[in-house]
Order: sequence, then structure tokens, then C-alpha cells
Amino acid sequence: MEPIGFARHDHKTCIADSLSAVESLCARNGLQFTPVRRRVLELLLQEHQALGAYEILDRLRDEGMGSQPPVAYRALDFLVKNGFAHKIEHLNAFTACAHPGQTHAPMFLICRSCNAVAEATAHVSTDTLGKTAKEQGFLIEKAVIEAEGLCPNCQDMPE
Amino acid sequence: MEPIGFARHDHKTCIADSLSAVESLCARNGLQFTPVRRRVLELLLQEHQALGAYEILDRLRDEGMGSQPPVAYRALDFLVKNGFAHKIEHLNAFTACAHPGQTHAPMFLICRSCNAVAEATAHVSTDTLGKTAKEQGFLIEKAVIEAEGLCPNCQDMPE
DNA sequence: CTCAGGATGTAATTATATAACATACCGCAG
DNA sequence: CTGCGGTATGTTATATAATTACATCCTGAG
Repeated sequence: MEPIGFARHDHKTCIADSLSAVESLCARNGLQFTPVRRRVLELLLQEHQALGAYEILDRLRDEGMGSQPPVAYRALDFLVKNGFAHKIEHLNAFTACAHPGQTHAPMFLICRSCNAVAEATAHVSTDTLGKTAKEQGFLIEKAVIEAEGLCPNCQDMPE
Repeated sequence: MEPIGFARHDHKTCIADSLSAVESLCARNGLQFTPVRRRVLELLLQEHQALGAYEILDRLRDEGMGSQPPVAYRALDFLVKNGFAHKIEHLNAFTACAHPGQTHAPMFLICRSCNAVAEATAHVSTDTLGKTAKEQGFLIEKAVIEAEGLCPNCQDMPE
């Protein structure tokens, strides 16, 4: 469960692998991996970058797959609910999950210059968040952990 | 710099203390703590709970202090920029800062039942977030750390 | 067949946030 | 005191994000 990070990698394979993983997960769990849902996931996988619901909707419309907001939001809800994608709250945008099928507390590093998004796994229970929650008797159900800044590639740029 | 948390405390004093702290900080730093800005901070302090921009705007309007969105957003921007308040991204809402004046990476525990919000200080650099960023050469400029769940008081409730 | 559930199509609306421009206030240089 | 520059506020309009509500379609169990 390595973070994909900002390193180069074989992106074709990366997309294909994720898709087939999700496909078999759906089959196993009786979930319908319909054309719209599949296409939205493909769009998210194509860039390691967050896409807004309306950007996705625009592309769907171009391809004749539905033109109203609920089409995009429903597909995104499906993907998020089942752990195939995540919402980046700070951007009101969505990104494909790097580790579909594995329950995990995701954590994101978001480059404000190139908009790349890297996903890694947080250790909620041992981090300050978990410790504080424990101290206070707070029961964590969901954690949002997002960092904005500059990725290695963009730190070198003049601007 | 203790988290205020979900414990009982003397809320009158808590409000007054925060207000006077912000007041003197503004004086010292040449910032204008105008009536609207002060009132918005008071509204946020009144509840240890996040308020949406439009809820704040409604109250301002009731009090005759401006009725258009920019009035609320500008005051909130001022408070957030100077560290007197924070935005809870997960809720698109705002809350008063528990430690005004001290630079810190805030962390929030949000009760989904009673909507109380507790603020604590994260140790970004030593948590998984900071470690991962370091490993990947990512430069963190801002971190959003928010946990949603049930506060001690609400865990006992049947529903 | 038929009907119950899930999925999609579509129109309208609500919620959140910003852009753009006009006006008012305030300290200070002349 | 006057006029100027900067900051804050007022106001209109608009952009962006998300949801509600309802109609339609498809599929599989009875």
C-alpha cells in the first residue's frame, strides 16, 4: 500500500489495474459497475488530480452520457460510498482512490501549482488526531486529512 | 494551549477572554477590529459550533449590519486570515479560533449529532502527514485535519 | 406477466462563494 | 483645511457546487 506520490510511473498500467480491481470488487459484492460509473472512474484515473463534479459532467455531456448535475453526483456518490474514489473537501473535487477495496483513512498531498494529488494512508489512531480524540472520549467515524503546498516538481519552478 | 474540548467551562469568560485577546492583537498589529468583524467573531464564539456564512449573514441582517454575502465573507476572511477563526472545510462553515494569536496547525473534532466543534493542535511534522510529506519531498503550506464522529455527550444518547 | 428496486433522465431549486463597481471613512502630506 | 491614498463597506449581479423532486427505464424474483 505504497503512496503513488509524485513519482513517474506506468500510468496505463496503473489505470488498467485500478479498473480491473474495482470491476472484480463490484462483481464480488453485487454492485453494478454501470457505464456512467465506469466512465467517471476512468476520468478520475486519467489524471492524478482532483476533478470537480462539473468538469466531470462536462466531459460526460461531450460524450453524450447525461448532462444534468445529478448524473455526475450520483456516479461520484457511488464511487465514494464504496471506496473507489475520495472527495477532497478543500477543493470540492474528487479523485480516484489509489487503494480500492482496502479500508483505510486516506490522506492527501495537494500541489497548489500543478494540482497533482498524492494519496497516502494515515495512521489515525497513533497520530495526534487519534490521541486527542481518545483523551476527550470522542469517537471518530471519518477523518479528513489534506495538506496543500508544493510538490517536489513545482518547488524548483520560479513561479 | 489546552483543547477546549467538550467539557463544561465558563463560557461567558471564555468569550470575553477571546474577544479581548483579539482586540489587543489587532491593536498591536495595526488591524482594524471593526464593528462587523467584532460582531461576527462574537457570533462564532457564542456557540462552540461551526456557523455557515449565510447563517451569520442572516443574523447580521437581523441586526441591521449589512445584508449581502460579501459583508459576511469579508469579515470571515479577515478573521481567518489573521488566525482569529477557522474554516471547517468538511462543513463549509466557520468557527472561532480557540487560541488566537498563536500560530498553530488546528485540528477539529466535529460531533455529527450536536454539531459541537472542539479545536486542538496538531503536530503536523511528527504525524504521518508530515512524515509522508517529507519522504516525498512535498512542502506543506496548509493542513486541513478534521474528524467527524460522536462527542462523549452524544455517544450515550439512543439516537 | 408484473411489480419492486435500482439506475438513469430531466427540470427546477437551493446553497455556497466571488466579481465588479460605487461609496464612505480615516490618517496624513501639503 | 484640503485633497489624496488606502482600507472598509454597500450593493448588484453572477459564478460555482449540490440537492430535491419526479418521470422513466430496465432487470430479476415471484
